[in-house]
Amino acid sequence: MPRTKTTLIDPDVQLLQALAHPTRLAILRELTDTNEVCACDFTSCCDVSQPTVSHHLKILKEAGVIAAERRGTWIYYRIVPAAAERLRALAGELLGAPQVIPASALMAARPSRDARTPARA
Amino acid sequence: MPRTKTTLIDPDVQLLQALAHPTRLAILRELTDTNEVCACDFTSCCDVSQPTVSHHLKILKEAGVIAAERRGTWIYYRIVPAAAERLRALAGELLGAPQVIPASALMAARPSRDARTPARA
DNA sequence: GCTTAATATTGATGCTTGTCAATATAGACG
DNA sequence: CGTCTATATTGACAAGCATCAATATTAAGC
Repeated sequence: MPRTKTTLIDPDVQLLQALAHPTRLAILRELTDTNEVCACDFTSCCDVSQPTVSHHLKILKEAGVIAAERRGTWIYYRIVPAAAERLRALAGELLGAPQVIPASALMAARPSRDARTPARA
Repeated sequence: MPRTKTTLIDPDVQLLQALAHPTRLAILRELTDTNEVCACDFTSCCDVSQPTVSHHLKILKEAGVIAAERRGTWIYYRIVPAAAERLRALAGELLGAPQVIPASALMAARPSRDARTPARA
């Protein structure tokens, strides 16, 4: 499967992908510090050109991580608080599995799933 | 900057990138449900070939998200609990910015950063 | 040691992404 | 309305990534 456009459909993947880039992480860290940042300021902090900053801001905005507000000539960006909750929820859902291991899983010493399909001939 | 290999150096980015893929997310969800899964089981759940599963498992392992344990012929994977903490910490650090907005930032109606460098001629 | 089964690695290929230069759009202000 | 400044969009290109087929490795069991 050539991995169509599923990526853009799953909002969890979209959120994670939006965060999974050094420049965008730098943008977010800048926003964390300053709470509100004019778009023109990211060019200096991130060492990329203006169109690139604009591109990354768009990705973050489309993923619901940041929000934009125009004030005069400038556009200010800030972090959307709900994004933090989504990330925390993901951490809980995915990685916060209960630490109790059912004994059956340990004793089996064999895949406990089904009739052990040969996986692939 | 051609985005050298910074990606692989920043562990935060590495963690996020490891999670930011539909197949790998599916693998993790499977692990969340079953707690421990034999590698051969992912082929059926994720609709990709065996080498691809192996590849994704490697990425997750290198990012510290999962751990492998060999038991006889099979290799079992489980989630590393610390990964959840790292993700939660990231959520707090990045997106859990204090909600109080300093009045100065609102009144300025101009970037409050420095002498408003022209950003780029 | 040979065979069999599970997992990993290699190599090749197409898709996606990040980047910038050039250009377009939008608002401010005279 | 025309000019100036900030931001967005387009287009092109390079680099990275996901995928699979083929092959290698590793362990089990005879």
